Amino acid sequence: MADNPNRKLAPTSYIVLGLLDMCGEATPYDLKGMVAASLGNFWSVQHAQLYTETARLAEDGLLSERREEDGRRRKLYSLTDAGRQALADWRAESTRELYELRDLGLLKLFFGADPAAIAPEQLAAHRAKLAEYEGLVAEAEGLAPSGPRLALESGIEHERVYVEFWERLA
Amino acid sequence: MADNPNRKLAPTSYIVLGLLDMCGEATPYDLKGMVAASLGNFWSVQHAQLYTETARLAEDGLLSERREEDGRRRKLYSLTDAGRQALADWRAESTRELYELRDLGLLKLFFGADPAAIAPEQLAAHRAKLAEYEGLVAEAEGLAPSGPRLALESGIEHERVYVEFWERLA
DNA sequence: ACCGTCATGTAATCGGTTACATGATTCT
DNA sequence: AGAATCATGTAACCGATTACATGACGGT
Repeated sequence: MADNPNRKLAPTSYIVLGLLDMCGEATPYDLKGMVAASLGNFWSVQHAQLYTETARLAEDGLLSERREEDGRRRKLYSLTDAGRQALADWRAESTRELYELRDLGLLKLFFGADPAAIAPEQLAAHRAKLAEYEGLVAEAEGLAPSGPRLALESGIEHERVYVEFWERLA
Repeated sequence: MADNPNRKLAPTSYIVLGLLDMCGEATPYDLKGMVAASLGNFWSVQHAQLYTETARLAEDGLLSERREEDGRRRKLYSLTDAGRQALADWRAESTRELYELRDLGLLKLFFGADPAAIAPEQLAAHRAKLAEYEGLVAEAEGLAPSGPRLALESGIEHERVYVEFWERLA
């Protein structure tokens, strides 16, 4: 708990803070599930990182840690006030940088792969993803737009672009 | 030059191989320029990596290395036959994995940032990028579609989606 | 001749990935 | 009760980011 507010936080740090803000209290393993269910669709996080990053953030004083009673005695993390503040600051500051799109299919295409050779598989994968997203958004029908909801809508539109793109090349 | 064909190559490795395949021979610094000019738009590579990765690939026997004559005596790399083969193999094998979209604006939105607070800057940045891409594609007008050209077209469509998305939130 | 900036490179640190390892639970 | 699978965690390695450092060159 040695407050060290000097470390520069990485995106992964904010993912942990943000998820804990959503759910209140969780073990690293719970966070893994949360990532897989939502955010992992566009920003993957290795599960081992969730253990190291929670530990680091607790060290920085941004998370507090308590242990379960029962057998496993797992560590449960939640935001401290400092953590909530760090998250709020980050959310508020705007960012000019754009995105990075790490897409192996596109990379191969860039370097001269035969479109017909990779298009079918990419197409199938993107169609499946699109269908999955559309199912999710149908469930959320009518609910007020929330952050995850907006991100999902963005994901759908990008998937549509992808499907059309690979269809042309298939 | 100790052939070690066992190391598993990372995407960065193929970027180096691919760029050298395009240009024949280059120094790491030249590669930096090539990345910045094209591919860096969707897949960034830190310049220091180009030094370490070329050295590793030469060690693996996939690149050959010779030194300039003049003052700086810089190292010039080019593909060996093994390197060309590795690149060809990679290009040919299809990949089911999708992409990863590391977009800080979207991430903040996901975690509840106020859309109006981040939309203007994102919108400006994406509009600028879109205009840049459209300029590039105009230059390439009429040429046969090549890998970079296809990737560029994909980029344009994604940028359009982005612009529309942030316009709705602005 | 000096100063600033761009070109070029290396070293150290740190985050991320992979691999390993063990406790719980379910199924037969 | 044994096997298989899922839950949960740790450690070691390696790639990636940052910081530093020096050489060349153009302008005043």
